Amino acid sequence: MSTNFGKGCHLHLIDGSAFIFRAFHALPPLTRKSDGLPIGAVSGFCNMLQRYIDGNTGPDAPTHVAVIFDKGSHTFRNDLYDQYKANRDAMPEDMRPQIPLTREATVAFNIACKEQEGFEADDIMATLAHQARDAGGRVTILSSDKDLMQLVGDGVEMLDPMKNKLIDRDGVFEKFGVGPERVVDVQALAGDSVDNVPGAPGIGIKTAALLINEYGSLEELLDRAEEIKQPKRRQTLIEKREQIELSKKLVQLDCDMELDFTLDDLEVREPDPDTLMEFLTRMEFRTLTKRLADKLNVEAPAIPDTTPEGANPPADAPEWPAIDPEKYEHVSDLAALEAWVARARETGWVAVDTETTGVNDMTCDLVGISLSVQPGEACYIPLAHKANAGDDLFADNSLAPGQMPMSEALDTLRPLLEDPAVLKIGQNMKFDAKVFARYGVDVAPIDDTMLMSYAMNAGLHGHGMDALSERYLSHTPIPIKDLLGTGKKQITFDLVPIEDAVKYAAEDADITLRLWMTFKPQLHRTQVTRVYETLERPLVPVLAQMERHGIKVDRQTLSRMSGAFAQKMAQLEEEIHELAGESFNVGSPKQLGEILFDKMGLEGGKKGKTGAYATGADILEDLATEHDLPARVLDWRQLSKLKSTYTDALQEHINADTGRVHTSYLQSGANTGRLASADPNLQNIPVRSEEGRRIREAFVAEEGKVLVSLDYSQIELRILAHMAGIDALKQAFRDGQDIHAMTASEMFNVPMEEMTSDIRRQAKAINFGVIYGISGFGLARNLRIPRAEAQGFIDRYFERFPGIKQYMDDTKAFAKEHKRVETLFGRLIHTPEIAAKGPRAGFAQRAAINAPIQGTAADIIRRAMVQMPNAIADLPAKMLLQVHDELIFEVQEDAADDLIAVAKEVMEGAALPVVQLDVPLVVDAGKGANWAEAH
DNA sequence: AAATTCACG
DNA sequence: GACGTACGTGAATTTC
Repeated sequence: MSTNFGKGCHLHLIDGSAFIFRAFHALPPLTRKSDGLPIGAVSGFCNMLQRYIDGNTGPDAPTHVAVIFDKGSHTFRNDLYDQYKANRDAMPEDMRPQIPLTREATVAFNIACKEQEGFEADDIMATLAHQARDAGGRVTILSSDKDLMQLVGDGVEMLDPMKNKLIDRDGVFEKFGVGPERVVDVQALAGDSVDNVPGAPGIGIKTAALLINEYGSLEELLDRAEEIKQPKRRQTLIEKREQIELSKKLVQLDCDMELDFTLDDLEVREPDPDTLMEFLTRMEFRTLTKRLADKLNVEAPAIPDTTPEGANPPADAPEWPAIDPEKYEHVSDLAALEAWVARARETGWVAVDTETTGVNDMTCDLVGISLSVQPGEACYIPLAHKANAGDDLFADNSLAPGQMPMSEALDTLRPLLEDPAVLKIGQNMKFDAKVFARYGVDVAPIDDTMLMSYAMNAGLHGHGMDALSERYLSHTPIPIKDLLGTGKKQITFDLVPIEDAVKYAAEDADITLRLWMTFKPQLHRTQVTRVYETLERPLVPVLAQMERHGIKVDRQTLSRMSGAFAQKMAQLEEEIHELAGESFNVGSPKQLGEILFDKMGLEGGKKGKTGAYATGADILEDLATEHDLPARVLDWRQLSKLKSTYTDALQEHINADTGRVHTSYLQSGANTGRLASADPNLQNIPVRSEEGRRIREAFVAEEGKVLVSLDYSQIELRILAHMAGIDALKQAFRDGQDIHAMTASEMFNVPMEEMTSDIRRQAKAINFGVIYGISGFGLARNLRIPRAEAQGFIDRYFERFPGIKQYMDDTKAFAKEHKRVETLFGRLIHTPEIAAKGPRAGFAQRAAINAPIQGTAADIIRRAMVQMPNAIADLPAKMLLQVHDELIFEVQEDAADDLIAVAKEVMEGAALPVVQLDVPLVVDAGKGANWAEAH
């Protein structure tokens, strides 16, 4: 066989994506026995490759062969037209992890496997087909994709591997009504709904072929469009000329790509038995392993029947080198950095970590970046470490030596960090992504080890890196305190000596990569891939955007309120001291308790281990009926709270650069799937009291804009009605009834017309109690009624709605059996305490009852948030805040109603299509110049 | 650092 | 029969 491709050579090009899709859909959802990894498509793919090899042995056998894959999702066609392939359904979750494995399979069979960034597989095939034809060889494309038919002719033909049908010039003519050279013209006119190529509206393949045959070419047709007799057709071709020409560019394959390999690299090779056997046994394909072992005359390796849970590391995880901070690389010049970028591109992923001067990602400065592409191999790129560290007396602002310019480093890293084909792995990646965004780098796509841990292990343990490293890698990372110190002498990271920083920072990247390699295969095993992929991973950029937008807060309003509160507090304090007969710290529960119970001798007892009197609001409220002092203290406390936590503290959080307040959402903060908000917490801005609600007046829209608030009405009760299957409640929600009044009517046999607000209030408390895992004691305390009476309410409630009791018992039983509960969307919430004895068991049971309800509501609003940026992309609106069942937007005033319509639709339909609730979700909306008006 | 209190859903 | 209890959060303050 000649070593140079030429006459007599026969090239086979296999459309890899088509093979994978066919394999995926043709086979039942097989999973790998040892760990549940979905493997059906890989299995089908291997069988197809094997059948292909077996069927190509005769005199017409190919001399060269390659399987061509797509790489990344962004190609030059997306630059031409951003809607290209935009209507494609997302890839099925079970399929995604199998894609890289099919590439591995191709390599294992020793068949050339090619892909190229920015191009579709079709372009590579087009280029190779042209090269091969020009060299005098023959080409067979194994695909039935009509987009490839433009390549047919002059020794290039297609073979539909499904029907085993040859597609030559006649075949193309049959399909398109024109020869291969005019296929793109027809496609440009007819468009393609699958790839979202617009084409000419109203013109299909038939008409297109007719026109092209009449005028000879698309260009001729467009130039002479005036001559067309049919008025509608003529008008379309004239008006949509640009769209048609764009469509042609989209369907035209690039036959002239620069490839980093030659045809000679595609020569047919025999598979290496060891490599192939290793792959097949790792996939645990028993039949195929045996069949190929026989064929290759080797011993079939044994495949263990099952792997004991957690006993062995996965077969594909080689022994990792120990974590050794001495071995990490200090990158200080462009060449070294470029080498790391190249390595990351080669692997297709890279763990990234940033070091900064602080923990606030909106205000800190970037100090350095660490990368890791393989366990044990990591580097740190210091960028802004100061010279003279530790000698603050003479410290100046000059940079320490051994650092490349930050702009050069960022310019070098940007293409990598923004490359859709390279996965960036981080621990709490939202932080790093926000820092990078402030330096003009949009990191994507990302994976986050913190969120992987959260998806798998919520409720079992925390998800910080130190905890994860201890637990899953048995390694204690270098404590940050060792570098920064603590307390008053604490320094910032830019003052850490670079040699110390290298060890610490690179170790973080190394650990993150190892955690990712540990967690990635476990996502499938624990059945949370969908949760991670739909509720966690895509939320990261959404939250990052919201946080970066922030909300405008008016300092003057807050400042004025602070002054008023201070005055009122001073007045109350004076009165309290007078009533007490002595001066004391009103803010001290200990001193207050002594005044109330020792000095004044009021009823009330000691509490807890500390022996201090309890002086909570509920106790003071009871005392307030008899005495003025506790009443005044209650007033004082309310003002104190509002002043210190809100009107004062919020001002501190107004960002100097943006003039806005930027909260930080904790995505893995709450075990149920809820978000938490911190620094500052914007999820607990007062609303229940009139005085408190006025603080919301300080949250304002920019000039010409308004704030819009949309909130789910009774979402948790609706979810309960669905999950517990309570027909009466479901019907009431469908009818849009007042659910608390309806509950009251059912329970107390009061007709709706005779409902009183007091009865309704009691029913409302019961409804909420149910969601929290009701107890007689708790309800009694909430309603301030005798415990026996509260228990009577609950008994009657369960009698009337036996399904609720059933749901609670079922949920408790499920939690006991599995040590966890689940939301409707498959989120896991672990409840290890459920097995505890004593009072803790009660806690755990109530938490287990509440978690699926609260968690499902959290899942639904997360789904809405993930969809929202796309849905409102065309509106002058930004999503700013989430408060558990409420989303707050800032929008150009004249577009507020459009936004409300769009956002409402997204929110009300957010459970679909995964979950079809038996009750409607209803969203209420409001708008105004500030949050108080919008709510 | 823990305990207490209180703001929200 | 007695435990002690509404579910989920974050922040400010006092106390140890």
